[in-house]
Amino acid sequence: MFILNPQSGTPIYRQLMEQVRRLVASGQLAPGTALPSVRELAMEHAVNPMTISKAYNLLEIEGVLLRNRGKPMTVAARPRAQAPRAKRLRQLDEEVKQLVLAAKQLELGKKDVVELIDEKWEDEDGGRNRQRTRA
Amino acid sequence: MFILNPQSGTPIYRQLMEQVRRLVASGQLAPGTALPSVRELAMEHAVNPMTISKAYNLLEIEGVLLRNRGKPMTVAARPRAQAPRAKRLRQLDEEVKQLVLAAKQLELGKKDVVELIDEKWEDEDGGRNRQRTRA
Amino acid sequence: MFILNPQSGTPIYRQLMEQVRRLVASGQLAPGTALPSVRELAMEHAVNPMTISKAYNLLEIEGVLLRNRGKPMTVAARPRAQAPRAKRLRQLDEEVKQLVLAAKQLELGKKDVVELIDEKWEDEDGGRNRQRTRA
Amino acid sequence: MFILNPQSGTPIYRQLMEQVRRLVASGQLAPGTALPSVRELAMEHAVNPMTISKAYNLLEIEGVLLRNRGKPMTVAARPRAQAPRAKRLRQLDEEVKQLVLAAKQLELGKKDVVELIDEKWEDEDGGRNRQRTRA
DNA sequence: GTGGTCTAGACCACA
DNA sequence: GTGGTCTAGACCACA
Repeated sequence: MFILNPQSGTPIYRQLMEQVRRLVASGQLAPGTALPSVRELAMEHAVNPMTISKAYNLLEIEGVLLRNRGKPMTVAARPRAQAPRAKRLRQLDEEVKQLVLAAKQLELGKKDVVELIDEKWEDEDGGRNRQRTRA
Repeated sequence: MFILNPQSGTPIYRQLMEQVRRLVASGQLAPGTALPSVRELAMEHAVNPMTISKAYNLLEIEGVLLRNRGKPMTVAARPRAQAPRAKRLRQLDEEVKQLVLAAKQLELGKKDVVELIDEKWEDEDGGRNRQRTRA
Repeated sequence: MFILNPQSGTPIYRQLMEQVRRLVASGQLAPGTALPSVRELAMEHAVNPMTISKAYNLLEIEGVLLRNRGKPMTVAARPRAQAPRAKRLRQLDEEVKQLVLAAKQLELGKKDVVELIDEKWEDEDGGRNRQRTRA
Repeated sequence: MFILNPQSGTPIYRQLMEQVRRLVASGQLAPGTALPSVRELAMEHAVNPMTISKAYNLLEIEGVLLRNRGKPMTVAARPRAQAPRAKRLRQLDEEVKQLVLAAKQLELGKKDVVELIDEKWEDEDGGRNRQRTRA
């Protein structure tokens, strides 16, 4: 469900927060949905429970998640079905900017980038198993 | 020449290293080229000289830069004109994977992403001034 | 465990690196052994933590030490029990060369040098408390 | 006449100062003897003249050398024929201490060290051309 | 002018 | 508790 990369420069708890926010914004995590427990996630990703816990805590403070004593945390009700498209697009801005900068510095063309995206897009999990469907 | 973002999760010195590597890989920084001095870069980006110095240092250990006592550091000779396209493409992999993951989690389409790229691509400096030329 | 001399021309972080390398080469620091924490060493030698940190960092890049998030750094597994005698001898080469040069320039004899070594050898800690046992 | 190693941690000007002091202490550089010119030394060792100049200057301040307008610097008169043996021995102390520490950390024996010294001692220039005379 | 080393001290990520 | 990053600023070696 989540992809956490401890090697990446970005702190693990931030990676998790960002991904939860996105799944909530898109409605894939609907209000009321229970999240995996801290322990479960920690085990699955071989990460310290406190790291997961920190992400959940901050998301609760943000109002994205709700804490339910003795039960799993759930997605808060606030968000309507889905954040407006414009808002979700804005959440991609930073990522796109970085990618474009990287491509230009590598003297690669827009076409190269689009092809790469095309390629990754087909991957089951967002890019770990390469199983291209079409060129 | 470089774009450093202190807000980003990625440490500044790593951002700089990555960008130098890319410019060297693409041949935009040719072997023998002198890099901006530590102080110069530090001033320009309102960053501590030691932060720049750390990046340069690590790049020297990596063999990307050469130290010249009392004179500016230069790009090492090793790399031929330009790294092969395949290798440069691979350097974009991680960025693309992240972007695709983000888009999917936001339930945005490939088309949305490509449009955003299109948009950022036109920006003068890799993404700071928005001056769209065409849709 | 380590002897750091801030007066010496050699940067402190390099002195530390050299000593760690030697203890690892000799097997006195076995693979898996935890090193003293950055803060501990810094306190003990009245040195800035960043100085110690820099040495540890570079040793990690060299592959001598391993970083364990949130836990002390450890000696990497790579080296077998002990580096071969020949290799360890080669690590003394530079030191010996310098000493011989110094002795010759002072017009002292090989015998003088050997006596001095004999003398320092008996010292508990490698040369700080003079407690000669025999001539 | 001098051996300067830019790689060594020790600053070049200090290496030079130390060697001049030793040759003077031993009487190999007698009072009145002219030293090589700054330029000459700089050329020979591929080093910036200012570096040599700095060493000479500091040695003049120390009273070891004399400046002679328009003519080469010379060894000052102060020192008698040769510094007393005890004093010269003390000048080796630091070097010996370092060597003994290194040997112990490498788990090498006093005998190993003495053999190495024996070996280097035969070398013409203090250790660059290996021309052993005897084991 | 160049880069290198070090300090004192703040704050962060992770266990 | 562990190490990592960064700052502001001093001083050094070398060109």
